[in-house]
Amino acid sequence: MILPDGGEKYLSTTLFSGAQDDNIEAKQEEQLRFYNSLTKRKQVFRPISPQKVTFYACGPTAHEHANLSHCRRFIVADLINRVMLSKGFNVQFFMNFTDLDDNTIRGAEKSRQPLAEFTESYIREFKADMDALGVKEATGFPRASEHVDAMIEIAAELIKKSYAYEKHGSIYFDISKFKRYGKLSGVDLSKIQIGKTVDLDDYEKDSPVDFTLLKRSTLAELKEGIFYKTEWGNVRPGWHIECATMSTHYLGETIDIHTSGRDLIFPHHENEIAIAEALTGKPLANYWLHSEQLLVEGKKMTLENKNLFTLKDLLNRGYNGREVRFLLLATHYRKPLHFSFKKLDEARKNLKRLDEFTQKLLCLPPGLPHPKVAAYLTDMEERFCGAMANDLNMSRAMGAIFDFIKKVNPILSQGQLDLEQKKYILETFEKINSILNLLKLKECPLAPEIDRLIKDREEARRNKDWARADTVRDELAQKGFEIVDTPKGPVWKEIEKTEQ
RNA sequence: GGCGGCGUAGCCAAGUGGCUAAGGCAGCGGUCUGCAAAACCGUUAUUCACCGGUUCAAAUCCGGUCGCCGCCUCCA
Repeated sequence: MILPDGGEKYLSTTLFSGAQDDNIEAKQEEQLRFYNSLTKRKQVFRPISPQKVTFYACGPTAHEHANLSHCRRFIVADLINRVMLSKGFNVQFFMNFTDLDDNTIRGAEKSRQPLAEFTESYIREFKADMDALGVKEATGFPRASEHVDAMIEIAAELIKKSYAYEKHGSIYFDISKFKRYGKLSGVDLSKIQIGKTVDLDDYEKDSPVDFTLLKRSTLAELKEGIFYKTEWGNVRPGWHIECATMSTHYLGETIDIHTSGRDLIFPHHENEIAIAEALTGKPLANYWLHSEQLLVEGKKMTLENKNLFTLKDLLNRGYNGREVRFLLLATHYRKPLHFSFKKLDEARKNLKRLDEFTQKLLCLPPGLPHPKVAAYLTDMEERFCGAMANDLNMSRAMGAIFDFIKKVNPILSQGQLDLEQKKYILETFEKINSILNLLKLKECPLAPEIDRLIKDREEARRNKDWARADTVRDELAQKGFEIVDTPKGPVWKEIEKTEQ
């Protein structure tokens, strides 16, 4: 396909322009900007190395099915990943599985399964859920249980540097030694209400604000073989050291982007920072991106509030992953998202409008060119890319698409697009969809009987049954469809009705 | 008590100093249709929780008030 202007116009938008060339620095407002929770402002994104981005997301704990709060986090991580990829970065994206902690151990105990078997089934289910949501696979999915040696080494190192201490067979991080504590969350340890959400009697820490690195294995855990031999006795790791260990193990001492939900800022991320930075003296991550909470009727979605929905619940109710993806993506990631079924129904209607458009476009027989359509397309692409680059402003980006659809719908109904224009639009939509993964852009869906006839003919051709193939072709012609064979397979077009 | 967020049309949701306050859903009107449905088009906020201030200019900045929500050391 030859583009009349070489196609630059359609390929030059910054979002799709590939890794930046330092000589051709894009204008400030066109650069990728993220709101960094660490600095509490929007910043131009500059990775440590120009071509590569290291990206870590706190993964799920393998003891329950993914609920919508989890789904939002992972869809936002997917969005970040896809935007980076569309920018041409080589993205090293790791997401952990927490398969060794209080919850998984308790869960396995309850279901009377060996821990590994128990977590394996949830990990499998989680991957199926992510698949349903159209989430791209990460570069790697490290499991906590497979990195315990490294965690023990880190704990030992922290003790050596006197950031940690042993007490009754458990290892605790001494927060008083880490002066920068609280820089991410803004908590002032002298003013918080200690013991508000945790039963301090379970611990033997020197100070209630200290947190566990390695926990002495209980009798039950010992019986189950859930323990690791160390110089301090039999232990198993705590949650915070797991993430800190895995992220730095795969991505280096300082990673470009660390993402997760806002509710994990304190204490989890704060503690991860304390561990990693006490160890290396370097920042754990340069950019921290946090997605806001998902609420149901104004309340956090929890079991206790009896308002918890898993993805599977919604799928069982007849919604599909694509509809849930739309819903979770359509609200800006830093705004609280109020979930409701009404909203899910609206997501379905929105998608229907998009599908209606792309289907019409795909099935449109080429006609005369329309003078304005290229301008509409460029405008949409610029608005979409600009919105994405500006801290992933999805609402704005969606607005650009719907605007375009509104403008082009009348043109489509008049058949005023030529082959080139149709192709440009589809190419742009393909690029946009590499980020959204919401559009249906496969070939024109045909009536099932026509589709079946085309397949019949292909079958006959494969068997060199030319007589049968020709009969089917005639049959298709009678129904108004002409078949043109190409190296890539048959292409159909509607036979124009002769003038009366 | 400490830290943080939110409040824009009937609903959802962009916009964060100056062009007509995006877009979607619902509603209403229309095109199409034998009638309908679907689809498509048009229309829907003199005003941005409230009060006061700064400014030539505020939904946007500042101060205060009200309402809602989240986190406060292993629920993730």
